Formats: sequence, C-alpha cells, structure tokens
Amino acid sequence: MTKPKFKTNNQNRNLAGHPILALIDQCSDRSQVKQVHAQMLRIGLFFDPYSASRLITLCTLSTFSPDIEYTRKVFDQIPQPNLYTWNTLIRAYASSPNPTQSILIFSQMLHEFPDPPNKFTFPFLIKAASEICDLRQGELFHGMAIKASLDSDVYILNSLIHFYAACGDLNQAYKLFLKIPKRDVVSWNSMITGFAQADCPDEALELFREMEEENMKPNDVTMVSVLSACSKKSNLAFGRWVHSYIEKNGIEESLILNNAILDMYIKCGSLEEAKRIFDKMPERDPISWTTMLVGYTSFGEFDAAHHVFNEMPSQDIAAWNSLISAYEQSGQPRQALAIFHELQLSKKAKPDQVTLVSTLSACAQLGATDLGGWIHVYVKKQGLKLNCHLTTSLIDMYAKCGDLEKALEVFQFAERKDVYVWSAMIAGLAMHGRGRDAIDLFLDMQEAKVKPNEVTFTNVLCACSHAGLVEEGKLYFNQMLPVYGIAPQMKHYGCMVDILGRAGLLEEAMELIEKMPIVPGASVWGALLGACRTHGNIGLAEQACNRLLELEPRNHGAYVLLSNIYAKFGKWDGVSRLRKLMRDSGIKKEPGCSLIEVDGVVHEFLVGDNSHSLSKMIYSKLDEIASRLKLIGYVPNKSQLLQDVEEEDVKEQALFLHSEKLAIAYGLISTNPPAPVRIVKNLRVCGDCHSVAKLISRLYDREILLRDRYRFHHFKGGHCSCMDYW
DNA sequence: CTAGGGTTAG
Repeated sequence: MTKPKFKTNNQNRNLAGHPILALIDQCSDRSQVKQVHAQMLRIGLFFDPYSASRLITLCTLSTFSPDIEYTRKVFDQIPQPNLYTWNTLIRAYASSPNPTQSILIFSQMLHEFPDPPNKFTFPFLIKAASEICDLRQGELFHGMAIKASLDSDVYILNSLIHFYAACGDLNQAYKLFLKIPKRDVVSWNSMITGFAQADCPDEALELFREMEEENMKPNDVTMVSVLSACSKKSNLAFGRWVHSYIEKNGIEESLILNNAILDMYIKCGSLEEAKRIFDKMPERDPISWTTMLVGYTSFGEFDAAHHVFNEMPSQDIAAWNSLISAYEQSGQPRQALAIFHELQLSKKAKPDQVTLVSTLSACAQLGATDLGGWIHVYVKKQGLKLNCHLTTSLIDMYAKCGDLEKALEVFQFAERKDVYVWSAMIAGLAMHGRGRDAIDLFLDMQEAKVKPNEVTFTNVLCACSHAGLVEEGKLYFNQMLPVYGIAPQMKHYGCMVDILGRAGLLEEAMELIEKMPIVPGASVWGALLGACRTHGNIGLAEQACNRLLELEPRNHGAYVLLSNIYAKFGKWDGVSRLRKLMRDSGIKKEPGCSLIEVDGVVHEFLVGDNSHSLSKMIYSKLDEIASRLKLIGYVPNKSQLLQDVEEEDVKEQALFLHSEKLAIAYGLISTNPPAPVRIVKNLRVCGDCHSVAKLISRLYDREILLRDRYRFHHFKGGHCSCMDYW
C-alpha cells in the first residue's frame, strides 16, 4: 500500500527531544500508549520519523505484544517512514508470534522504499528466519547480505550463527564462527548456545574452554549456556565448579542466571543445593518456581511438588504441564489425567500443545480412547496448530488405543511430517503386526527425504520381528551403519536377536551376540531367553538367564521366563528351585493388570480381582463363558499357570481369574457390538488367555482388541492377527 | 541491531 505524502515539517526535528517522549518509557498499559499516541498526533510529533519509531518500539514491548495489529496501524499512519522506521517494524514482527510477517514487511519495503536494507535490517530478518526455522529463507538473506557487502558485520554474522544453529545446521554455524575475523562475546555465546541446545554439551564446554584460552571474558549469558550444557551432562562435580567459577569471576548475577543454576543442580541430581539457591534468590519468577516443582517430581516427591505448585504466586500453563508430564512420565497416567481434569475445571490456564501432548501420552498408556478422541476434537475446535509433537502424540495415542485407521488418517493429513511423526506411524503399524506396511512406510519416508534416526530403526526392526520378516530385518540392520551412518545400539541388537530367535535361528542369534561390538546388555539376553522359550531350548535358556541375572539380579521377568520353559518340559524340580530362589531374594513377579475404558472411565483389574462394583455380574459372566467353552472342547493350558511362580495352589480356577479374562467379561457386559472390546494389559498376554480370547471372539461374535506389553492382538472369528506368533 | 532460564512426541 502507498502512504499519504505529507511534507515533513522541519520543526519536527526539534521535537525529537520533546518531553512527551520521556512519557513513552513510563507507559504500562495499552490505554496509556494510546494517550501518548494521541498527544503525538496532536502536536505533530508523530510525523517525526524518530519519535514515531519510538512509539512503534513501545507498542512491541512484551506486555503489549498481543497488540501487534495496533503497531501495524501506527506504522501505516506514518507518512514517510524512513529506513529506521521500517527496521523497527521488521524487528517488532521478528519477535512476535508471527515472524513470517516480518519477512512480508521486508518485501513490501523493497517495493515501496528506495533505499536498500542496511546492516540493521539483516539481523532482524535473520532472526525471523530462525524463529520459523526456514533454512531457505535465511540462506537467501545471507546471500543478500553478501551482495550488499555486509557479510563481515559482526552483528549479522552472529545472527547467522544463531540462525544456522537453530535450523540444525551446526556445521555451517561453526564454519561462520571460524571465519569471523574479530569475534566478540556474542559470537562465542551464540556458538556455545547453539551446541548446548543441539544436545552437543561436550562441544559447548570445549568451546567455553577455548574461549578462556583466548582470554575472551565470559558474561552471564555465556554462563547460562555453559550451565545448560552441564545439566545435559548430569555432571554434578563439573556443575559445582561452574557455579563457583561464576562467583569467583564476578559474573553479574541475574534472575535468568540463577534459574539456570537452579536447573543445573536439579538436573545433576542435587535437590539440596537447588533448594539452598532457591531460598536465597533475591527475585523469583514462574520459571524459578517451576524448576523447583520439576525438581521435586524428578525425585518422586509429588507431595512436595504439589506444595510448590500451590505456593507459587501464579500457576501458568507451563507449571500445570510440568505436573501432568511428571505423572505421565513416571508411569502414573491416571494422576496425569486427574491434573488435566483439574486444570479444565479451574480454568486458570488454557491448555496448550504441550498440555495435550502429555495428556495424549497418558491416554495412550491407559488405552483411554474416549478422552484421546475428545482431545483430538478439542485441538480442532480450539484451532490449535498441529505441530509435529502433537501429530506424533495423536498418532501414538490412536495406535496404542487400537484405532490404527484413525492413526493413519492423522498421519495422512499432517501438514508437516518430521522423523518423529514418521517413526510413530511405523511403530503403530509394527505393533499391529503390519510389518510389510511398516517397511513400505519406511521407504516412503526416504522418498520424502526425511532422514531416519535410531528410533526409526528400532521401530522398523520391531515391525520385522512382529511380522516374522527375517530377511528384511537383516537387510535393514546391516544397512544401518554403512548406509545411514547410525551405529546399532543395544536396543537394535535386542530387536535383531528377537527376529532371529523367533524364527528359530537360535545359533545365528547367539553368533550375533558374540560378535557384538558393545557388551551385550539385559535386553539382548532377554530377547534370547524369550526365543528359547518359544523354541524350547533349555540349555541356551539357562545360559541366557544366568547372563541376564548377572546384569540385573532382580529381573523377575528372567525367573518367570525360565520357569515357563522348565514347566513346558515338565522339569518341576527346576520350577521349584527358581521359586525358592525368588522367595529367598524377595523378588516378586510384577502383578498382571488389565485396563478397559467404558464410557470414558478406565477400569482396572488385577488377577482374581473382586473390587469392581459389578464384580458379581463379572464372575457369573465368567462362569457362563467357562461352560460354553467346555462345550466346544476347550482344555485349559495349565503350563501357563506356572508363569506365576508365586502361586502355591495350582488350580484350573486360578487360570480363569487372570486379569485379561476379567476385563473381557466386563467388556462383554458393559459394551455393545459392533464396538470391539478393548483391553490393555501391562504384561505379555498368557497363552491360555490368548486361546480363550480367540474362542470368545467366535462364540460371542465379538471383536476383541488386546494390547499387551509388546503388541496388539485383534481377535476376530476365532483367529488372532498375530497368527499365534508373538 | 546479534546470544540466555522452566513444561512436549518415538
């Protein structure tokens, strides 16, 4: 748009130091800004470009920032904006919620304004490009700066370092850093921060060392990033050294720096020292409080965390999120949902993407389909942006709740798909036994030029394992290092042993373990042990179990698996020896537990549970099922009973009280077809329950979706999607 | 004009 062409009054230049400008700095809300604006218009001060820019800057201060539209209107009224004014507006948008606007303003300026951008314009533009992580856009600005011979300006170079690092191109950032003839402290800080934030704490600390060597004096900003690198390394001794360095070298104290020190002590595991710092901080903000809150949750002290939460002067959404996330991450999804519920009722803060990501994860853990679906609707209704985090969580939630179609739908319509989104979808297909589709998706992902990471490979190998794709598994495993540059880690070896072991290639699995360049861990021996059970190899099983127990003496799973194998071969002396061992060392089997969501409420069943309000009905349903099964010749698979070596009285009845059977019975009572009965079990489903679920799906003509610790089972018409191979 | 702290996904 074109501006009205007023002649700028010469007098205005004298007005630049007008007392009303002093008022600008004292404005604390919008109405005061408007008053100043009006006064400036009245006395003509507004038409002085410098004064108008001061007003624009004021409009963009953080407390007024939601009002960027107002800023824009002010700008549009300026008759002849000069370069300074344009720059001010570009800066305002660069740090606004909509940085793209800053680039649009810039192109408008190129059209309407005769002078080329100057050395002040570029740092703002480059910041905008960093904010939106637009690598191509930033490279364009970089090129323009070179053409304008501004590429030796240290401000522009520092902005570029930050930009390349923020976009993930650390190499380019470092190249520029090395090329700067006279680095200032900001150059060092930008590079150190770049490394610290990109999860390269060693590089960050090394650079800090070099900085010292070159006698460049660090400031408070430097130390914040150095502390952040310490936190990532969880190295308490070094963290303490940095803390004392700050005190000895007279680094200026600031709220941000104190918060970083707090965070360092928390992440390095010293709640005590964090508390001491917190107590003597001269000033605290919500970040200080939230850091302490997270500190308590990370030590499992949830009561103390709630206390901090209640004590803090105001609970912003990040504080709520910390609580929700802490519960979700510590395997307490029900508590996470309870906090989410409380947040909704209190209406004290508005759930954001982070809230929903954590809540969706809690839903995924519980198989809480109804709430999960509700959140999806909420996201749409609120017009919240589906970022990659949220997309990933939605896919994961739908997949883990058994609704693979919905997961695929979310995936298909996702605007942006990063490696996490792709990996989550591959994992979803894998857990539903659709190995071929998972591999196809892995290939599509590469067509889309998204680089797989180590998690992608875990999921691909997992898909091969669940679908019995031995050759494919070997192929991708062998390609990892040479083709993708990802060294196989323990979990990849675990998957590979699983793939080979399930296929009965026990010797090959053993060979792989012997040739491993890293010391085989518990997961690898566990996978071998599992394979030995499937294929009944007692000798190898004992070996694997011993190795596993050397590493994890309290791994109850190992005892249970070996005991299963003994039972399968009728080696009762072995079974009772193991049972005694477990009793003597006080190791208990993790209790089996099944969940089922009905009308948005998650019900939990343990073995032989009669705490449910409809317990009587559930048990009579079980009796009915039992007699109908007997009629069609079902014989209980008693060897499975020994899975629970704690059980003294081996009775047929006990087998029928497994938690998944109770949950299925309740599902049959309380839900109606065609909806499937959806169950989530914390352990691997037992063989007898698996056969019973198949029979029920036929007898009652009812689909059953059972998620166990490792994968999904779709029971339908007497068959299971896992093809009895799990 | 450039750099910094708490909450998120596999």
